[in-house]
Amino acid sequence: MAATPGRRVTSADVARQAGLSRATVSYVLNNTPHQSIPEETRQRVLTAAAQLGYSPSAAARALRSGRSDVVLCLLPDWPVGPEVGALLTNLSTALAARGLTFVIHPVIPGDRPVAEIWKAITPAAVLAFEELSDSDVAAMRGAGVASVVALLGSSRRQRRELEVSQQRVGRMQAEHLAATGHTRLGYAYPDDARLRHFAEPRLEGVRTACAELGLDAPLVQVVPLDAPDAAAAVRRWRDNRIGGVCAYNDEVALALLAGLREHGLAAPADLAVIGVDDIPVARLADPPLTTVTTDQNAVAAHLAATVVAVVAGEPQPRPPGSDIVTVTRRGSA
Amino acid sequence: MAATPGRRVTSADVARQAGLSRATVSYVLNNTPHQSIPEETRQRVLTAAAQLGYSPSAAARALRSGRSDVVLCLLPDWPVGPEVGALLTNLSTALAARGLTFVIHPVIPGDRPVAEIWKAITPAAVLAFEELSDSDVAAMRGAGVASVVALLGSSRRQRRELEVSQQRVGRMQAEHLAATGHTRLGYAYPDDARLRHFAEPRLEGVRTACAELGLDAPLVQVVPLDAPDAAAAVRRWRDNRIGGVCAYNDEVALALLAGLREHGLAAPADLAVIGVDDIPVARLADPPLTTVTTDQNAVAAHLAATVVAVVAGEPQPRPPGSDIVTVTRRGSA
DNA sequence: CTACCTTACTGACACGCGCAAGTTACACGT
DNA sequence: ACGTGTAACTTGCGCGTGTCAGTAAGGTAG
Repeated sequence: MAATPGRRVTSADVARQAGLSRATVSYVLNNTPHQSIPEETRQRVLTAAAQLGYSPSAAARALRSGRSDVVLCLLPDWPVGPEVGALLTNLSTALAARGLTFVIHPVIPGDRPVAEIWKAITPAAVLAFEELSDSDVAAMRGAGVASVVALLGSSRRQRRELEVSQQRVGRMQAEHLAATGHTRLGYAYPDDARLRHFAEPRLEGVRTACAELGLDAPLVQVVPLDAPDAAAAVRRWRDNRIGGVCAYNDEVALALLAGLREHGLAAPADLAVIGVDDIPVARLADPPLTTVTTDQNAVAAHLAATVVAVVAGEPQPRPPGSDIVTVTRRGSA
Repeated sequence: MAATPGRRVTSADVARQAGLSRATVSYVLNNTPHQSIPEETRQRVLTAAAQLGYSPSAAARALRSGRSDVVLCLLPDWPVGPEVGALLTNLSTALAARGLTFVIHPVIPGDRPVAEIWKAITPAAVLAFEELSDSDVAAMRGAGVASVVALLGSSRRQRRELEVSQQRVGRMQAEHLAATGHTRLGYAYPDDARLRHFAEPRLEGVRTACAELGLDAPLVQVVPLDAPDAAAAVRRWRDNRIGGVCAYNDEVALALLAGLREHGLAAPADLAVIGVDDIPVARLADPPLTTVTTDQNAVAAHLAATVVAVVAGEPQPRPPGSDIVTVTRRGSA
């Protein structure tokens, strides 16, 4: 390790040290094909680089090649649970295996516009959870960002990769409750407005499942994460002779269990409850929570494949099958 | 918006459109001081840039200036809860207010080395949760990364910004249990090895608090997130006449409540339980969970100030006071 | 009329890199 | 002896910026 005098170590330094030209150094370090380099020279370059602690400048490389190998993920300020965390982790490994660097940036509504962000990164692709405005998309195209993938959203313009699997989640919930003998269903909608993008497709899934099974449409109620409020919702459902409720997620489901408890009632006898996500505390509840899980690994793999295809300009792969969503049956439904 | 023929819009295009030189365009767009530019010319540049949808190349800018305005956060594959999520979100806004772009990269042990990551980004600073190896730090210095901030870790070499506030958390737990009349305490250590970096300082805080209060050292047990296992732990504590337990976090605390339930017992009468984090479901538990909360906003502000100071080469600010950690008293302790 | 300052610009360089094209030196075939 | 081919290199360009060092025009002082 050389004593660095403040200056950055460049490939020119390595070349000088090895007594070669900069081009040769570049060829060796990048394993450029169709170049014949004797083993001795190669070693000379490698040791020189190691000695000086050389590492190429990402900026220069990006400038020269016109595109970086960074994939930028714009993450809204959702109360992110371990499932989204797992998805992002899996996505990172999946993209890393394909030579792409995955990077996340939180997007906060009041903050500076998203434009500022990708300008400072110049990513190869952008993965947006929320939908982007048309002007943003146009600007990104102009700035050389290869492409954009939206995951959820209301418009029909952008392809929404996660939408169908979210619908599938709602569908599984309804089907499980129907299979256990319930004919009148409720839906517990989250209180947090930021979760709308997830909640809508899930509710949509429940609705279509009910329609297909010949059941009445679900009775939807907003359920805050608070025992008394949840108790009020429980009362109304029971007044309407609702036997089973699909909760937006496990937290809402746990609120319902607390609401039942306030009335001195319990799932599943008085009201069957099914959640989503299988968070760690789900199995610790009283009764243990029945819930729907998604194989985040499979989702991540598909998302990674989509990004890679989009960057390479190839057609996008088919979405994963419906078998990635499964019911974990415990005590509450 | 001009119809872009694939090519990137550069400042040269803007200059041509405005009938000026590239230098003048640069001066206008960067508000370079000590340059006299008449208002009319300035407007000419601005409208041309807007018309063409010009946005400067981050890569070129970084190459020229030698440093980017990106702060890279290396996030280990911890099961990240909403608290860490909130911390990251707050950090992002705090840094954005200071002109820095905050970006997160998940670090997975088996994956490629961290070196690959910052090479692809060239950040101005790196914020590492886990400790970095000395060779990594040296390499980063050499590559022009201004500096490094470690948050947690075992060595004494790097400053650990979060360490003290984590100790403070454990301290508050112990003090609350002592204040409610418990003299023999237990500590519920998490099962997940990845949480060690958080668990150690918290336990350390409990230990020192016990010592200062003249109590016996806490009886430490690993508690998996599973009712039967938790029940076994509960039994052992009660056999040792332990009256109150500090849980690593709310999830572990909820496991203890489930363990008590298996014995037909309940908090706080049979065993007082106090958690950490105040996750949403904490208030929904039976009994509602008493827990310790940290003001993530204040922590984020301090971290942001530290990063800014480090990038600017100024002395680091003082850590926040101990008042950022508070007890939320509910039913369980 | 000359000397000098200010205004409003422009020309040119360097940042570090990848890669196309060019240059030796030497072996081989005829 | 002469072209041809290949191994092992090197020279040089341009990616898009920010900025230093000019420079021509116009005004003002002496």
